[in-house]
Amino acid sequence: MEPREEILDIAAALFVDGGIAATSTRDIAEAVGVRQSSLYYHYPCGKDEMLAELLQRSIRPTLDKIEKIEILGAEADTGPEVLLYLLVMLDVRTLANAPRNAGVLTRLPEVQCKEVFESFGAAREELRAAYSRLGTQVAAAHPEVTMAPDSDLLGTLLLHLVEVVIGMRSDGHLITPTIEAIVAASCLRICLADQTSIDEATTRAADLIRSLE
Amino acid sequence: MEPREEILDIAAALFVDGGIAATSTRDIAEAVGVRQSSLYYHYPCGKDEMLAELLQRSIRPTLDKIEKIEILGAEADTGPEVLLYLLVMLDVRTLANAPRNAGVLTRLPEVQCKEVFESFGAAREELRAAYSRLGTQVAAAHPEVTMAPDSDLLGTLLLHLVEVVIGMRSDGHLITPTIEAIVAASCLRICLADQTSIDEATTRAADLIRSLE
DNA sequence: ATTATCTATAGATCTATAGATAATGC
DNA sequence: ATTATCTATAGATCTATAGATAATGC
Repeated sequence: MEPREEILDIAAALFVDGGIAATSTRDIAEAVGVRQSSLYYHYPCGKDEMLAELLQRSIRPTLDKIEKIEILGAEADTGPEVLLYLLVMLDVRTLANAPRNAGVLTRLPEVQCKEVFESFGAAREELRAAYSRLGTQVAAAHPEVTMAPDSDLLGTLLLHLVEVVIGMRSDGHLITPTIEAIVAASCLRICLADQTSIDEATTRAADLIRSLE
Repeated sequence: MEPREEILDIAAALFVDGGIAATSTRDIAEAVGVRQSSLYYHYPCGKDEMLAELLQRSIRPTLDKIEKIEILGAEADTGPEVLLYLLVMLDVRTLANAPRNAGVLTRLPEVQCKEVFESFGAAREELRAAYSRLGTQVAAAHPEVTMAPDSDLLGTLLLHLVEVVIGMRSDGHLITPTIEAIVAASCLRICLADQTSIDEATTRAADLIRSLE
């Protein structure tokens, strides 16, 4: 691994299980096996720069897939249930495979308040909007109950429901296909989808996912 | 408010939106309007002591209610669906009403790794066990699909699903009765409960909740 | 000449303690 | 006498920069 990459990986590990502010540049350097000051050669802005990079990596893959999914959606025979199911699956997998469970970082207070990370905030907002759009479409197809009373409750709820896997990884659980399916189905249920359309979406999504990865 | 209490409240606010290690004792003291060293009169062990107190308060109310719920369960006519629904409702409400959204603290890396907080870890474990017990009972009553393949996946999943409300509060959402109901119903659905039993549990729980609060 | 490290360090914190001070309650 | 604050500070960090050194590539 190149040094810049190795530093990032070790920083991720330390940030995730000790916290960002609690991890000093010296801690990182020692774990890498290098002097504290040497980190600044690779990351002139120190920890913030490492963190910004980690945050981007934790969300970019999912953002990229939103486009592909909405292209799929333009094809007439793909209902919103399938699209939402796909997005959830991909997001869960990205979080499940993120090295060192870096998704933990996105939820830390330091990230939410520092303006340095506003570009990450914008990316997250984009993801939330996608969940909101798809979720609303699914709910519209099942209008037997009224939904989405609030401004953008549905998008936020879906976003956080998917992020349950971050916490589960922290607790030592592997994110299995079973969990993936439970989370995805729960997302559809929150959008009031009935069992039939969930079953359909499950099988359709399993077919389509290969074309997206 | 007594000074010890005011310090705790302000510490909670600062910890939650800046992070624990990133908040210095001086930050807290300034916000309280007192000298940095004066904090040690009320909290001889400093930040860790404040944090320990905050963590206990965030989970104790729910733990206390577990007992009451299981007493209710001993009465023959209360099915596991109702009990689980009640536990989720109470837990959601506790998190929703925690001052300063202190539930955020429970998910911070500093808490997970420091051995100072093992008593909190034990409390959380107890809560997880209760979710596991009730969830498994619900799933057993609906055996059309096999469930709980893993060691204790179900308990962990339910725990994290409820904690979705912590993240939603962080995003600025009020936790409305609607959200409460969505979360509770989702928990039952994860345990494979069918719509009929969910509807039943919803109304029964609404009746019973007053006797528990 | 460029790349990647190192040593050394200034300057800015931050925590926790010692001991003074003042107010309150007996 | 107890309670609650204060001033002052030691000692331990922690970040980020300046400048030396050595190795590599032309």
